[in-house]
Amino acid sequence: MSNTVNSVEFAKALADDTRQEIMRLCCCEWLNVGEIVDAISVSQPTVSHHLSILRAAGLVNVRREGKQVFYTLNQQRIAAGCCVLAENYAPEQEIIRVPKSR
Amino acid sequence: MSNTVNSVEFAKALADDTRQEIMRLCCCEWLNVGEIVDAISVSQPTVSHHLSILRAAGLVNVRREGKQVFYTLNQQRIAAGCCVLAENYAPEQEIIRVPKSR
DNA sequence: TTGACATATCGATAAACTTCGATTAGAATA
DNA sequence: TATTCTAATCGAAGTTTATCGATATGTCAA
Repeated sequence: MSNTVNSVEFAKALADDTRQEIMRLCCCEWLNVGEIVDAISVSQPTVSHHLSILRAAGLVNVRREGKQVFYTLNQQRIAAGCCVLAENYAPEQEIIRVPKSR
Repeated sequence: MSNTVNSVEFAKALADDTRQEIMRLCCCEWLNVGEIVDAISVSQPTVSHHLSILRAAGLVNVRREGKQVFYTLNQQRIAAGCCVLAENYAPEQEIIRVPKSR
């Protein structure tokens, strides 16, 4: 993945139901692949496939622990992507954010 | 289009190079279809197709003037979409925006 | 090193998407 | 009303994508 956010690549990475479901699951915690598979209704290869897309887009952090591989969402990268979209396509809009969640 | 932003639908609408090029063109001004066609390297039916997707997602405002149909980006809707993404997938991120452009 | 377990990759299939040329529909004008 | 112009729709072709079962890879434990 490149260091800067490409707005089309960013949108493509988000443009799938299953992928956003995975993102929701590992948004605020580290989950291994098996835990993600157990939480949703698609096969393990499909989960791995989607994780690889998120990884290529730089949207997840990855950590191996023994046999298991843990993923969590890279919120900073997500925020950067949202920023780029807003800057490009809503430049005249005042504020698009929102306080920190509790 | 629904009134609330669906984050997958939003991302899908943005997940194409040609579509984002069209969005860039009519971000801050009204352009008719012919003007958009002249500005990019795809056919008129293709432009109409992409405009219909943006329209279905509520991302453009439309106005007919005689034979011509003018489009401009709905920046408010774009901003709302970015907000939803940030709220869902970067909830712990402090600020993702950025003052109004000059 | 062998076996068991977790995840990634492969290959195939089906569905979705992009694009175009041809045609249709709608609006103004002669 | 007939013609012209603009944009939308149709139908087809080609490409990309999502999904799965089967298999390979990598890691630990016996």
